[in-house]
Amino acid sequence: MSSTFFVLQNIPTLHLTMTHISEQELLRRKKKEDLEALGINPYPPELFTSTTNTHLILQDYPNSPEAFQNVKLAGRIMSRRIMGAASFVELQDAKGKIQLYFHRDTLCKGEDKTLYNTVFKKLLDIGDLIGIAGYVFTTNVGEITIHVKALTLLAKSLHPLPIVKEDENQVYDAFTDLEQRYRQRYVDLLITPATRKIFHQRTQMIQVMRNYLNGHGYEEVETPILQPLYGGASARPFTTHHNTLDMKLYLRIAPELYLKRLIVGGYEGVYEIAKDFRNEGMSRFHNPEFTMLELYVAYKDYLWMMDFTEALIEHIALQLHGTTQVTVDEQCIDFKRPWKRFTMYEAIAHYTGIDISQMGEAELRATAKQLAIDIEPSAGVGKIIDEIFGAKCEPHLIQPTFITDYPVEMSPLAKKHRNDSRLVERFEAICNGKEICNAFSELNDPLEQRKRFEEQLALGKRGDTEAMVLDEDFLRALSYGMPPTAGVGIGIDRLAMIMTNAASIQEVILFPQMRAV
RNA sequence: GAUUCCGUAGCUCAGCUGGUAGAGCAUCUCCCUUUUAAGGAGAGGGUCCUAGGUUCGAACCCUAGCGGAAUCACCA
Repeated sequence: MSSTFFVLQNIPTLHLTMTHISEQELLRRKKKEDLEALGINPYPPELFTSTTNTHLILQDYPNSPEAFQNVKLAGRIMSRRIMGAASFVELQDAKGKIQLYFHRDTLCKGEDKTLYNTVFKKLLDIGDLIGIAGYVFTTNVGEITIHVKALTLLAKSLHPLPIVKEDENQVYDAFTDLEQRYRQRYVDLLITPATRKIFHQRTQMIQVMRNYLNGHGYEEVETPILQPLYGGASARPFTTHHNTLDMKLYLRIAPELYLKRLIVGGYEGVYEIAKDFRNEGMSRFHNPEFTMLELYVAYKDYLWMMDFTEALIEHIALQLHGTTQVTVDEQCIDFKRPWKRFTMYEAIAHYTGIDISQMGEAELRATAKQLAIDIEPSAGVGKIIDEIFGAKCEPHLIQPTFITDYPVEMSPLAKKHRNDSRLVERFEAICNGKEICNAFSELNDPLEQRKRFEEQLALGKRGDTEAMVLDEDFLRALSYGMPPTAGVGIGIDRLAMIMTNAASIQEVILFPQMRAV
């Protein structure tokens, strides 16, 4: 006994405890047994083939009723109204809901009314999955309904489902507890149409993106998530361990360095829709794992990439919404090209009235103080400029705007600006006050890259936990020669938030990270 | 990590100044042949997040913890 406990304690489980079983659950278990006693398998193995779906019926029945005289459909019971020998049920499938009409003598042709009186009325519940066959008609009050002639139980539900009701104007008893919605997303998806819509739109957004990139001849690849060295971003990684190799591994923080290796290897356009992992704070804009599109195109520069990104995102908005205008937090955001473009210096001058372009570190520090921005003593020129921008400019940038030409210290993987060696050829797109993408003319000088890595190592030695590490193999790849290349990273979750008007990143991630309970 | 707010039935929520735990929907029973968020009538259902404390008495006040949300910090 005690050894059993010992073993169990070492197995990570979300719920080891035998949770309290409610009266309603006990009743459903009893109903399941009663069904079995009647010879009905509550979890039958056979397939069930539908001939149509709820959406097609509602859409096409009015024009061609003859096509719907013999339909088969599977779905979940979402509500029941039983009135003696006649009953109405709402059936939900992946495409929507439709009303079913059951009548005792239609369902049970002979003398034996067990299927209706016992199975349907007593032993089925809201939440059960059923298959039906019947014909479509319109009720006296004008609702398109299926008159059910045959009924099969496909799976018994043992846990009561929250009941959400709605009319044209209102939703009643909506399932609103955010914790429950995220932890039990399966319930949320079943009963909250807005949730289904968000995730369908997210899927659609990624499909549109992929089609657009494929249409340009760019190739989708997969690069390692488990990496012996992490790189491509400034962030703290997750670590793990491989038993056979007895080796420390990192979960990637970005696919960047591997995708550039592929450019060296001869790919001229390559992208990955990558899950990245960063061991940092969580908030309504940050989940520990998130999705990033990274795209690299050979023989291009950041100015070309700006045009491409603008066109891609405009295209996404058009495909999702039929217009370039998207409503976010009551505001209308218009992705129609061309977007505004500011250099970082111009943006700061515009929003603070101060021209910092010629300032040295001491003067920048004084300016930050004057603007009431806290700057850490360890911060260098680049960091101070970034802080000023973040505090004074970013929140004002609601309409999509490109910010270009960042300080070199902030961008160890970007090529120096063709006209100003203090800057790099980099842009970010800011939308609704948040960064949605980040792009450079990629640094392809292997010796310069080594120097930048060494500067990062020095930062790391000084205690910067997000400083990059030196990747010798990446430098070796660069030294074979990488064509001039433009690269961009687009935060898929952030973009999905904007495209679906979601208030938090948790709303656009099916299973956001939560604390263990 | 800091601050503020929240945690009551399957779901949505009331619960006043500390005095027997409440409603609607869902569930159950009975009635009922086309209903429209909910057909009618009746009934059952609670670890008031957890553990302490104060008090004659705690869902309510205090302390600690757990979980969540918002704002801030870090970051994308």
